[in-house]
Amino acid sequence: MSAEAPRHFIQQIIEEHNAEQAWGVWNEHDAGPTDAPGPLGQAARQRLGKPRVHTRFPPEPNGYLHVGHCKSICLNYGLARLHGGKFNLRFDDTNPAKEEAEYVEAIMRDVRWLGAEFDPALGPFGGGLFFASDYFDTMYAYAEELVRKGKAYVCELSADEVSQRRGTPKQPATSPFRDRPAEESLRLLREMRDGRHSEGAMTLRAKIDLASPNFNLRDPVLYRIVHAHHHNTGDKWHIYPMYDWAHGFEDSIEHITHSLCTLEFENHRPLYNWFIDAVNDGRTADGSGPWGKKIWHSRQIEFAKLIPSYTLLSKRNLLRMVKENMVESWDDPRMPTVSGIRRRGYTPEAIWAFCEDIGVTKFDSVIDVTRLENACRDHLNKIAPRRMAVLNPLRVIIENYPEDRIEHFDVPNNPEDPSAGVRQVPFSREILIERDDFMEDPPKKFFRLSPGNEVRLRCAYWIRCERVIKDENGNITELRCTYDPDTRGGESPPPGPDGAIRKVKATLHWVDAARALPATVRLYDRLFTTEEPGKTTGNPFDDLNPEALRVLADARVEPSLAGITPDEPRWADGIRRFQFERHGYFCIDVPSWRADTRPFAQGALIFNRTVTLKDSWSKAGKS
RNA sequence: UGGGGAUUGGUGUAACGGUAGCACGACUGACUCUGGAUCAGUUAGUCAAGGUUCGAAUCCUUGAUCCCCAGCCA
Repeated sequence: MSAEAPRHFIQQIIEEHNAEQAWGVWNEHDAGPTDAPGPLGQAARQRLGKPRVHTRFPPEPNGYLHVGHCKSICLNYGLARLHGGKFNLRFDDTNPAKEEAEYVEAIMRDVRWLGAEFDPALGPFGGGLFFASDYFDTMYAYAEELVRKGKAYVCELSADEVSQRRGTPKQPATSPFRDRPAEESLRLLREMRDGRHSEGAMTLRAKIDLASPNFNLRDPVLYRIVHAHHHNTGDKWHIYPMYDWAHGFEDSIEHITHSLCTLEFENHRPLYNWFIDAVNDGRTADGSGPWGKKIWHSRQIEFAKLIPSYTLLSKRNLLRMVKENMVESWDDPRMPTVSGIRRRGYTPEAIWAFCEDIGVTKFDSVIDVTRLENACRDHLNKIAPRRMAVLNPLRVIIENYPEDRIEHFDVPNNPEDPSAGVRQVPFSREILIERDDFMEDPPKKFFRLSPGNEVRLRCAYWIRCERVIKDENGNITELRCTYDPDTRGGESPPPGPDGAIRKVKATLHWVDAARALPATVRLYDRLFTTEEPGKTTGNPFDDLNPEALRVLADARVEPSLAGITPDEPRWADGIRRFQFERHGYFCIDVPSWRADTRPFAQGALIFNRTVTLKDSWSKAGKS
């Protein structure tokens, strides 16, 4: 988030808080290692005495992260970084029935890949890695405290009964256990804790307001009985806290200043505050008195989640796509998961630019996915090395070029960045061009190769098509061309005797037929054909795009792709990305399950198309 | 039906009682050894109706539309 980033409403709230030092300032105890060398120490020293801004990203480890989460990560980490504060990664692992350790590793990797380093030993804004389950003891103590304060009770209604007694907007809910004596609730709560009751037998409920128009306040459940193995606490607990009960304390314990969440939690904010206030009721600032010291009270702020067009983001639907083989895996490059878009070739920088571009508001807007694609083109255009690749080859014989001759031409690695230098690309009598770059019977504005027409081969020569060779079925198998030696390197030839200047309107990419490397190229497109999948039929999978993946198994790429060349950027994630000239951006496929990201066997090259170049020719309808 | 939110060009987002701006897209043109990139220009907007005010996207009233909420999910 740059300094000139627009001041969205959360920014404004934070600035107001900072102005009045609502959260105090960082001190020598929590600023970090001020004596550490490098950026870590520097960040800690700069933090000292500044208003506290401490954010967190609190995923539940029950699935993979997707672009929607990126918005939240960028927001939270970006705010911490902008204000020189801290950022925590915290797993909200309060439901062992749905969560798995496997996801913890994947989520950490995804968050780090985005550049939101949470480890204070590795990143200047790292606040730490935390687990809600590490706070279970404290949360439980608070629960007993509420019971003793008469603010919570054990309710023996079944889930169905609670649901039936929920009431209506006008009719209040009921529970016969509401006025149970505190001692009895306390005894039952301890029995619940000790595993002496079966699942569903009873719950601990807060005594708030059975008639509230906000149903969240109709005596919400704090603890339910779950006899399940927890990935972190093992079999220690038989009761697990509900989200509403747990979340505010997680923020409180970590001294989070701004607890950012999505709009659907707006109705939960009164609860969030009620729980903290209930614990603080009777507590004092200095800890004197029977209940001890007041606890930290974070501020919950809600923002609209990301809804990209042509995309499905709900965990349920993503899971279904994997389970029902609509895609190959969680990291299938068609998936909107972080692992999917990473494998697709998107860069963290592009995702950051996108998230900053779309802003932060409380309005549920659908964001055009082309914005994400544009952000990616933008970034890759600046840094991706250019290469030539022929996806769908057509043989060209240059009849007047000597059979035994091979030339090497210098081709710029990146016209956007002259310092990237040039590489040498071999050329000989027999080359391959793109089938789409030739038309026997071209429409008016087709500038590429056609019978009698002349074009430039990128950085090589100008050629003219003399003859078209076909097989018995009339399919074009080969082109016979001639080249002009005066155009060596692709330069314009000298003017004719009459001063006339010859021009070509097109430059084609090409590869040397004998020396090009075979490759498989996977062309990815959006997974759905409609902006809001399922909007018309109700079933999003009716709108699946059958052409979201096209595999070209017979592509040919220039030989420099056989190894890593000096002009390639040092990609932090090890994923090697290129621009195939006139096609788009591609990366060498690296499935996230493969540990070695660098080596690959020659002849087994697989490229994933990240995003196409803009193409005004195809857009013109090829008319 | 009760409660909680929201509504500014095609899309996204600014303005905080004082000239409705920016970005993306689209369209024109220039340039180009990528029909890419770059550069220049054009396009188009305050949900509606009243009211307050010298002046309203902004404040008030009424209405419309959309989203969220009746899990022992988060």
